[in-house]
Amino acid sequence: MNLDYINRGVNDMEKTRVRFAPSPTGELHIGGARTALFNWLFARHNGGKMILRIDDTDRQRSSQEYLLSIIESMKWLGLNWDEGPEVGGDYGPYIQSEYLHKYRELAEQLVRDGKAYYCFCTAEQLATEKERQRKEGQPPRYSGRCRFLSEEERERRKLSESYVIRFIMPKEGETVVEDIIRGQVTFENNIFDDFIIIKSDGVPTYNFASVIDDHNMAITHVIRAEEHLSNTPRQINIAQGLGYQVPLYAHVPMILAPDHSKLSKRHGATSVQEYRDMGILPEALVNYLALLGWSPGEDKEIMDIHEIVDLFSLEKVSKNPAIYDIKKLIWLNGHYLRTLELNKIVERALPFMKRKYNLCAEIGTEKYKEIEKIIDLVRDRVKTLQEIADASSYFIEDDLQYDEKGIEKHFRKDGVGKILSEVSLALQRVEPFEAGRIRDELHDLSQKLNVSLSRINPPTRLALTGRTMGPELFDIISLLGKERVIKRLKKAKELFELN
RNA sequence: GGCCCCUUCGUCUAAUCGGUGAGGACACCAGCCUUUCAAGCUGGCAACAGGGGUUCAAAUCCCCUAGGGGUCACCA
Repeated sequence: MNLDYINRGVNDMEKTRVRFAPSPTGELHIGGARTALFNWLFARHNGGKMILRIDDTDRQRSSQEYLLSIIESMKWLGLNWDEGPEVGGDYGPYIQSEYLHKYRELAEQLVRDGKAYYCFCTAEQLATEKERQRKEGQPPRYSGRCRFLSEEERERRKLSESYVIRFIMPKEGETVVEDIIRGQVTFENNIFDDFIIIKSDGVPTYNFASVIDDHNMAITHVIRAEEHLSNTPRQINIAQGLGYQVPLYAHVPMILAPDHSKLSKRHGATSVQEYRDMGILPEALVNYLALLGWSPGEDKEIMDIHEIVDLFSLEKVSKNPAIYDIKKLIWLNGHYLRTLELNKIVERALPFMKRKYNLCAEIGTEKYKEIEKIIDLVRDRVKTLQEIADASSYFIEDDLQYDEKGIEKHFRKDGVGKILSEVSLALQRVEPFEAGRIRDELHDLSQKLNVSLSRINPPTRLALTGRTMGPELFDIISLLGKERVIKRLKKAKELFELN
């Protein structure tokens, strides 16, 4: 039998190698993304390797679409991998389903070594057995019935019946998990039953495939969610049964929904894609995720990815589950929206602008420059890329939606029409049409008319944008351009019969 | 139910070997700034789950209780 893949990579055993091993049965969700991030941070901090492996042994639920979507999310977050799909590597295959016979051979080796056995029990038999145990107040565990079948019976039934392969767990002693975050966690072996390592369709279960691949890929640290802690003793016993060195573990706390339950669809956006689509920046999401269950130990919250890599350590990961609070993410997003380089924001906001305003795919230099100015103006007061697009409407479209309350407040006053006419007249004169000069002109106008700016600006803003709030009015006027400004002032007067 | 993990403001968290007015951030509230709204700045509200020990001294160490989560699948 060809088993040389077992021994590959021994030479770099001392090097840090971690893996993120998603199952392509859904999009990359927040919890998975954080696990991926912690793996990535650990690898980068230690100058080790980050491996992406696809655990697709659930043949029914796995799909190519999800695989692609997960890969896209990882890239979007900036979590690159040194080995895995698309980039290859010397420890492949990185997609479990591509090498199923490997697991089978190993399982059969365990059977020959007397460490595993064929089990012919049907689903019905197991169900009734469990039911009985439940009634008797016993923990539901497989009885081990098929373990001692005679070789003759076993071989005979293999021909006609479907079967699984079960691993023989020790029934005495204890198994200790060495966990970097939690210390030593001890399990009594008598609580385990002989669990399935090869399903009846010949595909390995997670507990089996994962151990083999971790070993073959020379993984040094298994960093994953806490839900896997209880399964770790099984995996350790498999590893020992196969003669593998057991890796170090780090079980990171779960991320919970605000109601303390497991994060699910009904709690709103849970996948990385959804956050991207609502206009969250990867910088913000990465920063936020890093803070969920980890802190650098000083009063530092806003960190770019390089700082986080620098400061990250598993020892500082907290033990308790974190509740996901979108408000803080939104706040961080707002921060990055107004502090990141403008061109970066424009690049990210452009798809949202295009979608909202049906702009053509190719945008000319001039148009680009204009959009850049718009974004620079509105980005200070919004929190997502989508809101950038929403806040830009009156620069892009001439049809305005006038705010109802604003109309009551600013238009239904005597003399508004006259003020707007004066504003129009005053602005005609301004040349060049830039914010500073516009401000001076309107200040002069307020002197001349002997009314405060708070009588002039609000109706002007409403007439030009349809809104009562937004960026600095003088910037808006300048960017809108003289022609459009005068047109809109006129239109508002006519539309609302202002005088 | 068995087993495992966890428990500091509403939320994320900090607090070197036990000695702190228990710190920061989000959210919330108020003030300042201001042509609006944000942003920014200043201030405020707000926590050691409960009970026993150990100790001169406990958020920190030990035990118990309670609560939350995970796991016990031919899902990962």
